[in-house]
Amino acid sequence: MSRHTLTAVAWPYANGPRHIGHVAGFGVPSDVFSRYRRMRGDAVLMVSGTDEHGTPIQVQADREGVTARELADRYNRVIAEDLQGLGLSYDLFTRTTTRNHYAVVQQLFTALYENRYIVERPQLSAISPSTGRTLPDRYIEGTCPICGYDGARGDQCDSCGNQLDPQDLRNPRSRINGEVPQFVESPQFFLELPAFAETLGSWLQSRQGWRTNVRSFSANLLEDLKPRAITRDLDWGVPIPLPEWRDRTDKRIYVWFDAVIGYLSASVEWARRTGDPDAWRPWWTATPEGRPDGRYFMGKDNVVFHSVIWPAILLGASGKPEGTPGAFGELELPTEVVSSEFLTMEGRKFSSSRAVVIYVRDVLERYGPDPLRYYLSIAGPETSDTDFTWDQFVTRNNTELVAGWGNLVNRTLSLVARNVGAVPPVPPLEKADLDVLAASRTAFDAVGELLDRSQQKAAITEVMRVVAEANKYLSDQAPWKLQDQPARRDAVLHVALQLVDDAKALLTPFLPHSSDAVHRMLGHDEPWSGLPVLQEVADLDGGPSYPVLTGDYAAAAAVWESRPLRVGTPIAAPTPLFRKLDPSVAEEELARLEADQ
RNA sequence: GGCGGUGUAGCUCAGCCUGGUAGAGCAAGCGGCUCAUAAUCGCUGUGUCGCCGGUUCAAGUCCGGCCACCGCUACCA
Repeated sequence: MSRHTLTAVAWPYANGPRHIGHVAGFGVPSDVFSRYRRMRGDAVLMVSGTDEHGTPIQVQADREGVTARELADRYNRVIAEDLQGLGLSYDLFTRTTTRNHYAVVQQLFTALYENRYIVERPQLSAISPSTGRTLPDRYIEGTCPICGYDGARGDQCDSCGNQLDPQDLRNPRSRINGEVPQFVESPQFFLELPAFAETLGSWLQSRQGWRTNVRSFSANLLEDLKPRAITRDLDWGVPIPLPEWRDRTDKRIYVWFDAVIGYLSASVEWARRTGDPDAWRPWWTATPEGRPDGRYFMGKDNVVFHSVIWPAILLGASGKPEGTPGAFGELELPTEVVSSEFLTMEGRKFSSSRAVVIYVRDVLERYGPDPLRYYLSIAGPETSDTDFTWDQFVTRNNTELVAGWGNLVNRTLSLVARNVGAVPPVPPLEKADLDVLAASRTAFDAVGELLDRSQQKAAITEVMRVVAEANKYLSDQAPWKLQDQPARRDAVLHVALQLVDDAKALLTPFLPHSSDAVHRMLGHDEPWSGLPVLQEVADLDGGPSYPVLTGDYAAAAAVWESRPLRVGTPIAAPTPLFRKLDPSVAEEELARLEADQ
């Protein structure tokens, strides 16, 4: 029985196309991990979708004169296309507006409610008089009661730094339309986070190998847990599944509670689409064979939801620390919360509204997916904020991807095509051959261990070192000088081809598109790395149809080991794997950024 | 304000948990090679490891203080 790896990828908010900072945080790292684990033979389930509820989408929809649903429909599709273009291998990328998601959210709510981890009590909150909707603190501004600053927000004064309650602001007004909010007391449902403090604390302490910033940040959060309202006065969201609330349109479950439940609902949706509605269970519950390995990928702004709130929901719905398990049984907590830091952009913070932004689709259109995946893998914000510059992008593309890896493939296949025309026979090997082959073979263990420990930058750096050793081997052996010793020349070419084949496999999690191309150049016909497809599907429960990302990754041939070459396979002259970029590209992109501002 | 993070070679970053005379890639210089998208291979690194102080035989690494920048602060998600 193979290990069940759940790759739970943060749900992008459906309010615009994705920029490269988004995919640096959740996208590429989660896909690298999933591809690696599939190559190892794990049963991987990688799920996500667009997060479509909440005030920002409603506000933006109002501004554009469309419904929230229409806005969500638009960006769900845009985002799915962005992620498909990057080659992110979701088993299911869905959305939070499916009827299946609503049902799963309501079932978890019910389980928590029955275990008394969700309770109803009155709360004073701000309401927009014109719409009757909850006005979040951050959408309220006014004069700070402490320092007199006039631009204070409802939750905090930017001038004096004090935390505020919006009802304390003088002259409060809505940032959306300027109207004066009403403060009314209204019943809301609260998640009793303090009840989980002890259980969460011991769980967190038992976690091994988390990045230190995630761990210390999470531990700190547990120091001061408060009950948290999970409903709002809104009509855009999942209805509250209690008799007196179910049919009311003025109060809904709020977005952050439903969004994290997407991991489970997407798994359930995936299972239902396979025809076995229980197929999700091995990724969520312990079995006699063992426990699932659940890895959650996100940017650092999302840590609180994954290391505190989502585990609390899982515990409470499983009847822990007290109670009875709900409809889904006893659900496993995350094995690791893998959080990335932030990518900055030419020294500034990404900001769509200020046009400090590079959209994924633009990069894909101009440069293709693998150069971006390479850059984000080797220079991404893994444990600290990292600056993206176009100059670095062009340089790394040209000196590492093109001149390092692309050139190794090109020079090797050119030599083989010209001198042999096929994979040469297995030769008698000399010490230099054996050494370099052994180093390449053992790289699978070393790189794999780094990937298991979420050290992806170190992992791809190690692979590039193997590539450099292969280039050195070719230069040292100089097969082009061995025309009078054809047997030795072919031996070197056989070894070099094996090194290229190994490197192709090692790079597959990072560069699935070009690894697939190399696989074909080496004479194979079957697909090597599986790629996602965008499909229009019917809602399982009668709702409107929608696009999903999915794929048949089991059909891909990729494996995480050195495989002997098939002697005699014809090898044709290669075409370049990657495109070298002119240095003017960096200047053009910078000019484009300036022009947009 | 609170919490967390970051500050190491011209650039982008490792190293700090588990102290022992500073690392990688790129850039730059010199030399070799010519199979390869002028790609590749070898050689070359005198950095006050942000600042001040402390612990220690020994500190980039531990402790205290300070400065700068960034993030979160849970009703943006």
